[in-house]
Amino acid sequence: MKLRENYTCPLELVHDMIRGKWKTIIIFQLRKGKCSFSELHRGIEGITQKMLLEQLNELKQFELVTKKTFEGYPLRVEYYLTEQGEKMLAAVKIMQEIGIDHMLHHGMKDSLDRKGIPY
Amino acid sequence: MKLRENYTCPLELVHDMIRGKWKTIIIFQLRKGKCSFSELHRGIEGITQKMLLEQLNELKQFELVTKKTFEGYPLRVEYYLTEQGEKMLAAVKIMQEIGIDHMLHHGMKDSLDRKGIPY
DNA sequence: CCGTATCCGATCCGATACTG
DNA sequence: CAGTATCGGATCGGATACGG
Repeated sequence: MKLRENYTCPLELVHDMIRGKWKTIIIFQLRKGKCSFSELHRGIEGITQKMLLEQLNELKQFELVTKKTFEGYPLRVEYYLTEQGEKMLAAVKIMQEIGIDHMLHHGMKDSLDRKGIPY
Repeated sequence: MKLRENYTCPLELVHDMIRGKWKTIIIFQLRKGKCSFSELHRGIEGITQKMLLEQLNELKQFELVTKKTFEGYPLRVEYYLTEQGEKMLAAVKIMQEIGIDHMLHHGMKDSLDRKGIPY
């Protein structure tokens, strides 16, 4: 993702902030606070290391996520939401509800149960 | 966009619902109620007919938007948000705010002024 | 544990021209 | 006014392998 310095439409900017398959999922995963890289990797089913890192870096560019790096071995980092990230989380939570509603009304209840997602 | 019938993650489903550059903008444009195709086309700067129609059809597939067609000439249609669409609008409004905040803090205030977007 | 690099098919989306 | 069809460059995202 190329970072632009000019946008004429707020929603076009936000589209760039959260574009791609994984960004909202990552934001949602960070809802309970800081996570290490591998916690995120384990927590998000199906994501590859490459995609996770790439998307985290883009989220950092747009200041939705920050990273704290700790010295020493083994290497350790913490990713967490910024203030704007928390605001985005509010939108993401609504999306999560919409997704659950849609699944409930279209015969995907089992998928929710299998993953233990409450509704 | 290929409509899938199985999702394991609600946010992946919602990502498909609103993916692409234009969908959130279209939803926001419908916030005040029904619009004809050409009203939308005029209201959304830079969108082509092809993209507008394509994105509207995808929004219909996911039941965020419905269409009412009127008989006679000239042809007339009305697009408007469904109940789920209104819920998505709540998320989109938060995104709009986030976008405005970001623009204000990154030297894009003029763009907002030029388009008459309040903040 | 954390991050990087490359390859490649699939998809996005703008331009353009055309139909009812 | 509303909708359709096609083409082609840009981007997305998965697989895979490598480096600090």
